[in-house]
Amino acid sequence: MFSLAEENYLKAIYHLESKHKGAVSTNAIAEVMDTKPSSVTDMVQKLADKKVLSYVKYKGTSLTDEGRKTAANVIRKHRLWEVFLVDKLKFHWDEVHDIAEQLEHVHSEELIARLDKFLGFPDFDPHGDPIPDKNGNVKPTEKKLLSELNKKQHGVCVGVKESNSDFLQYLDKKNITIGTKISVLGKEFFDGSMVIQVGRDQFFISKKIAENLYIQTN
Amino acid sequence: MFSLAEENYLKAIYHLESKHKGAVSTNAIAEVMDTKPSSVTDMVQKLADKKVLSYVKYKGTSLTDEGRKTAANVIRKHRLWEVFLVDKLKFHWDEVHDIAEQLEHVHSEELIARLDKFLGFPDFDPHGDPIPDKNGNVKPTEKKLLSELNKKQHGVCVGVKESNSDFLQYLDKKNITIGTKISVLGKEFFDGSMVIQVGRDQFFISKKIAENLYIQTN
DNA sequence: TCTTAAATTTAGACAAGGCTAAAAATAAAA
DNA sequence: TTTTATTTTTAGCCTTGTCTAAATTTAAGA
Repeated sequence: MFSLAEENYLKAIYHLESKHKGAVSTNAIAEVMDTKPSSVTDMVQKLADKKVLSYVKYKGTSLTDEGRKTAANVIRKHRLWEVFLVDKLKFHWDEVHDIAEQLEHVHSEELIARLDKFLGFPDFDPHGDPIPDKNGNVKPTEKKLLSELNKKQHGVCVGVKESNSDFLQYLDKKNITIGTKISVLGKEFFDGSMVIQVGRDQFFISKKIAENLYIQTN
Repeated sequence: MFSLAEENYLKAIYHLESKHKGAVSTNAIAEVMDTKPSSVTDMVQKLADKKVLSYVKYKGTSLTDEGRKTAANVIRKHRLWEVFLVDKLKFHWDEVHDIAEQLEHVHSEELIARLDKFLGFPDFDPHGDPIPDKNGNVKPTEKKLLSELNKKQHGVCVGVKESNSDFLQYLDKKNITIGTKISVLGKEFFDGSMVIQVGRDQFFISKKIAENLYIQTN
């Protein structure tokens, strides 16, 4: 069993590894954890003792298989709770992070299994990020930006890239939410604008909007 | 904002106050918290500094209005989460305590307000205990044991007294759950057994069972 | 009332996590 | 290849919450 602090470190290192490949530096961890490098060194040494990461002085750290699995499980919980908050409690996509940050540390396998079922075994969280399975595996995702689609292609909205209140309200107005099917009817190459179909409605969207919506093509 | 440990102490003292009236002793707190009296002394002094309880050396402690409100709020969260776990995730009544014990410490007013609404503003948790409102007020409860009812009386099942697996399975078989209406058709005084009506079914129950079911009469 | 027992508090210590300041190692620049 | 700058680690200290052992207060019994 890992403490709240340990879980947060593992999660942070997991995310850093997926961005810049290679060993993760102490300073990088300190930055995302909003803490001091000296504190990171202490914790990283402790986690190395626990075999969830390998650590070479002055060289950085990388997760072991067990560490990666543990981290993925915390992320799984975080994202499932986010789905709950948005789908069931009707929070907006951009309001749920801090609450999920707390909920992700509740320990109960059974709870997460039942929550997963209750939510209909979702594959993506409200930001379009994939939800790892119980073993920590992440389905290779087909997620792309709407702006990457071409005429006649279609997919399902799985999230937003950067969410702000105005944008979310726009989506509400247009009846676009997680799971909404979107088809590209036309695309202008000189400005990247599109005409799309959502439900029975067809309308124009700017490149800026198309670049902010994640679509799963399948 | 109170720490996890502080919230647990407040909750424990709240429960102790409601049982034995008068100041709560250090040893009593240590017992229910499964900790040492010396640790209790430390914490109680800290909480007194924070004005959530009044403390007189060697004499015991009692919650201030603010402390009582804070405690009631933690209990409110605990019980709402229990309703969620049973009603939505289909846990059994006796499996939810430990999980709710963790969930109750998630900090977000908005979360609890929405959860409350999602659950349909329940008045009782799955054990039949009343759920305090946002201000910490507990409706004077009409809860009694089924065994206290007499012929021709009726009420709604709001919980169980002592739950064990066998008993919960029995209730399942008889289709008795939270919210089930139960009417007393007959009662034998020499052994306390009853004939009751549940839905369209009428059947016999022993005194032992009647003494283990909480009923809200109204 | 005097003495013993029980309850409570104080003193000192420890583990988890974090911080600051100083030392050491690595990387970059001249 | 030195010198300088950056990164990382070490050492020592702090807070929270807990514990043990010893001291103190209150309660109970003779």
